[in-house]
Amino acid sequence: MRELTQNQIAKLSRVSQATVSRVLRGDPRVTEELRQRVLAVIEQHGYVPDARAQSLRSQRTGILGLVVHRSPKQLARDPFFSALIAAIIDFAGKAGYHLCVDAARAVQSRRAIYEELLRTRRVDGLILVEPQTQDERMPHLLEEGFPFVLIGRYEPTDAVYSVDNDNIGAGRMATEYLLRKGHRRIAYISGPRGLFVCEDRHMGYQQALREAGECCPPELVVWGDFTEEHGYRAMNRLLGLPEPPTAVVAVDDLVAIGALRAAKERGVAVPQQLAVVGFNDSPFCQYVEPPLSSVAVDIRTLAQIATDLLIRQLEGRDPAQRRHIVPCHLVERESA
Amino acid sequence: MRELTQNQIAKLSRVSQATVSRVLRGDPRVTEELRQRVLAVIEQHGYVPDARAQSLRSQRTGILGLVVHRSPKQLARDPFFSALIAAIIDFAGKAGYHLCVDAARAVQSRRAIYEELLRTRRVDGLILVEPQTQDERMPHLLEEGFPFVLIGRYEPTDAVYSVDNDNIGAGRMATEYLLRKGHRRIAYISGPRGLFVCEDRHMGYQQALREAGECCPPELVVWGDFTEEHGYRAMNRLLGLPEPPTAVVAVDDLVAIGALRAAKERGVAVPQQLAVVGFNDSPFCQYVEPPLSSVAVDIRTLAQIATDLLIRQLEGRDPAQRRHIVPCHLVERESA
DNA sequence: TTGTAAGCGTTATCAC
DNA sequence: GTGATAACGCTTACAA
Repeated sequence: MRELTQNQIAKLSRVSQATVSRVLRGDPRVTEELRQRVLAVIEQHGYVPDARAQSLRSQRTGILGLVVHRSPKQLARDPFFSALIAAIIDFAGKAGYHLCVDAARAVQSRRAIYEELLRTRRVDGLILVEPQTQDERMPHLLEEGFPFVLIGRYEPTDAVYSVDNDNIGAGRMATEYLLRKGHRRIAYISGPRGLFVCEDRHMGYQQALREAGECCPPELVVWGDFTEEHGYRAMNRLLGLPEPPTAVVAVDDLVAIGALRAAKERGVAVPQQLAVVGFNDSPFCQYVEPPLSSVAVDIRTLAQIATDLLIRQLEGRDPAQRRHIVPCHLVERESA
Repeated sequence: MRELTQNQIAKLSRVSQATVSRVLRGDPRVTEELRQRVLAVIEQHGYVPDARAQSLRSQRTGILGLVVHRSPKQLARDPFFSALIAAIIDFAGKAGYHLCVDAARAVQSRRAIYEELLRTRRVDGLILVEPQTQDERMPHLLEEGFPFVLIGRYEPTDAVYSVDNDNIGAGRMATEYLLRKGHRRIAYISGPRGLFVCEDRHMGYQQALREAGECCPPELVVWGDFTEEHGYRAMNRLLGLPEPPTAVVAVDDLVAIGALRAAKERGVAVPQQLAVVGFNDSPFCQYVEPPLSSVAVDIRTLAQIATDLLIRQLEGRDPAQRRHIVPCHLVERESA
């Protein structure tokens, strides 16, 4: 393993180490002759500057951090996160940044990971996802003045840089669609309580029902997590009700898939006896049977804006607008 | 944003900065009294050491690198990579390492990214995936003595630390299964030529056919990429043949899904008129219609061994065995 | 046992 | 224009 430093290049080029640095940084003051001499040696030896030293000196690592709160197993099967990670890598890379991804399983390790990444200066800034209504990270990060951006929502809305789907509107959109199809008893299978995305979609769902003059019977709302298993269990419970729903809004496509499985198992025909709508328009939606209608969220744009907001902060080009909304749209397939 | 250094802690504790460092590193020589004094100040101010400075000093960043060769769009939809990334994050995290993920779209940027990550010392080591039969990275990395581990295969096999499925065996397994089901005209829809994983599965496919006394008509093998679209086109081409296959081995589940779509569109019944087997046992296999039979590869174990092999190299605990094989197994569902 | 000081490989500010 | 030189924050001989 070679150990090449500016110092060595300097000696080989018979210039000072400072000059090597200048050449590398494109300082216009070095004469063409020296520049060529240095560049030749650099080229010949394949010298590349040490990012660690640059980081220490410049106080910047060129790395963005992303922390997701899913168990490794859930993360492995969740198309939302793979799409998100892929898109962030892409946009960060185009802006010259790398991405460091960590997963925090347990709630108690969450805080630790933020400490680990930000306070240690391992990353220049953080992209946070899945904010909770009572999120202990936010006040902390805000108080310390750490650069971060939120994919999601936090209150007060303008306190943080954030980009989000209009989840209230999305919940409404799915519900109104089912109402238009003539459904009256519509269930909502949610993820965890206290997560903005779930609460917001729930709110949209309620709004749509109320405006249509329907009531929202509490037994038609089931809280859980983002797994297929939860969708399956929740659907089974709902179908076991004395008066089961004729339609269901699932907070996530995986959850919707679980609901489809429960319906299939019980011989409930979809969409004839039960209409199902999911969220995210995951790639598999078109392959399942029946193809799953879903509210598409624009993950790439979410990632793009998040990355841009963060990098602008880091580079002192503070964005004019703190809060950004990316529209959703419904993709109609055969499940509803 | 606070700017706390060991120096400040030292002053506040009325000790030398070296002592602060010793306390943090758990040096047994510091007296209990001083240790307590320093720890109190550290605690009170929430000091955390700067990873950049530590990296420079220790010559280690505590970051592993993973570079995948997929376009962002492909990466976003490929369950193999999300599972792989999730598992690596998990195992690396448990060993105290972070993971930096990059994507190299174009072939010409591949080399650049390795340079960028390794030569700049941004990461301590690299996990490589999808080795090519003529892989320009390998000789380069070997020559420079960079720490890396390969998920896949390279020749000579013992030249590099690597972990792999037995892909030749897996290709055989899928083909023999179809032969046992009575199929004689079996096609192979592959990914790119020159990728070990595709070539190896192809070899297994050929071996199985030959041993069964069948010939391998070249028109039944279609090379392409890892997309659903490729599977769709290839299947259409195969079904348009004067003598179409009655079964197909697809190099990847996504490709298999594309094949299913083509069959469905043409009114070819699966599995009655066409049997389909994929690879990876992706989560969606059980949800598609008909549920897709697939050769399951153990992604978590792949990730675990790869991470372990790499970290052992980094920490000087060189593993006894360079080459590791993880077995596959066939998951029978209804598509074949 | 504790402090002083020399780096780690850069960048940037000085003089010359 | 170029070369010393002082940081950046940390670890670790070496001194005391």
